[in-house]
Amino acid sequence: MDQEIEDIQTQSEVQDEILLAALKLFVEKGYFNTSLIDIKDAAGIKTTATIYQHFKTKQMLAAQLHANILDSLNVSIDDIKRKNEKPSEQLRGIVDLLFKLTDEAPDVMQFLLIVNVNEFLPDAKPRHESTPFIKIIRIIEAGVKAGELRSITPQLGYAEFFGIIENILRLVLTGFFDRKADFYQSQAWLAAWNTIVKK
Amino acid sequence: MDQEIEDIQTQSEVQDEILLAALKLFVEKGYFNTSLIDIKDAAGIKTTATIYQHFKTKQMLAAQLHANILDSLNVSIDDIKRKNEKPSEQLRGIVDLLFKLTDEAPDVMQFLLIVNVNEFLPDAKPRHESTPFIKIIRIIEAGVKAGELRSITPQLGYAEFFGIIENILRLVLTGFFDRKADFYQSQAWLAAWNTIVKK
DNA sequence: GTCTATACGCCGATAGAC
DNA sequence: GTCTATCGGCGTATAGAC
Repeated sequence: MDQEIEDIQTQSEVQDEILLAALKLFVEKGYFNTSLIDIKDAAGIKTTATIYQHFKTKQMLAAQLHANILDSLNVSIDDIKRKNEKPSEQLRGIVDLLFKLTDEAPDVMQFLLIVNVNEFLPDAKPRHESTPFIKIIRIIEAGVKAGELRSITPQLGYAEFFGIIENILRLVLTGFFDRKADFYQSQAWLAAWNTIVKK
Repeated sequence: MDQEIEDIQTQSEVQDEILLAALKLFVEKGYFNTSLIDIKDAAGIKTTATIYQHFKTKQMLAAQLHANILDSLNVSIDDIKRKNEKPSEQLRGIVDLLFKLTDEAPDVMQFLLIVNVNEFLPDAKPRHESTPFIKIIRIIEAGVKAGELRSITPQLGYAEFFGIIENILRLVLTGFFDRKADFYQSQAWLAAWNTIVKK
């Protein structure tokens, strides 16, 4: 926790501006269509050299951004797990979070659901080996053991449940659905929940 | 139809080799990590200049590849529609096709499900405005009208049904699932079908 | 029509003045 | 520590020889 506070403190305002600008541009135009000049302009700093005072390379910048987003998601999931005992409630909490993020921080969700991270961060773990992902699989596993969910492999349970959730959010983010994510949440939950609930 | 035959005839062997090599590399490393040198090597031709005899630019090459894949999918869907009358049977046929493609032409499916086409083809229609996509929505719409499917908007039906199907295929393609797509097909169909069937 | 050689621009990265 | 100026390299694209 001390470490966490320190990380936050050592991240200067400028650094945050750069990361925020990069996030916006990466989801908008893609990593390779975004030059350091673009990031410099969007971040409101004067030269690209400033970026190099905070990040060793463009790739390291992206890696930092990626890590921040996964960490933040990870913290939120831990929080949800702490506040809810039953796996069904934990899943509900995660779905709530994802829908809220889609409306309130669409760039973050687009980075998570649409951007192909391994294309510019070849050393990044594949999505399904990331900590948040593994935690979700564990929750489903616990739900099966506790008898709340029907007897399937947690992997398949994930595929079915989050297949629906993530696809709906993706369609909101890409503008196929014209309402806010919030509008679809209850229907999405119902459909997703029905694929895994023990009846 | 005459036009179609002519298109096929005017596509030389070399051109096909180039397109095939490009497809492989684009899904493997991404469009921007693939140079014309890479394509030249993979296609077994001698110089990059040869590529320019067949395509005006690298981007046009990618556009042609994209169009070919969508066209081919489109033809297959028309075929399925012709051979099956009921919307449920048509959906079944499309699911069969997608699972078969995942095992037999994973590059094509990866291009369809994972590659972010608009990043290098900014003028390409968004996924949900493409012909195959629209046809699928229409099938679901027809299923609702015919009373086979429960009363939902075709858009939401698509999101739920193909959310499951596509997510499972994506997880097969990325190696999260260790078996061939075929292994998961019946469970996938069942789960997806249950989200939209009228009970 | 085929290939060599090269032009040209863009971008990531850095050296070095202040 | 802040910015200017620039380097080096890569990759697309083309000119022109054969």
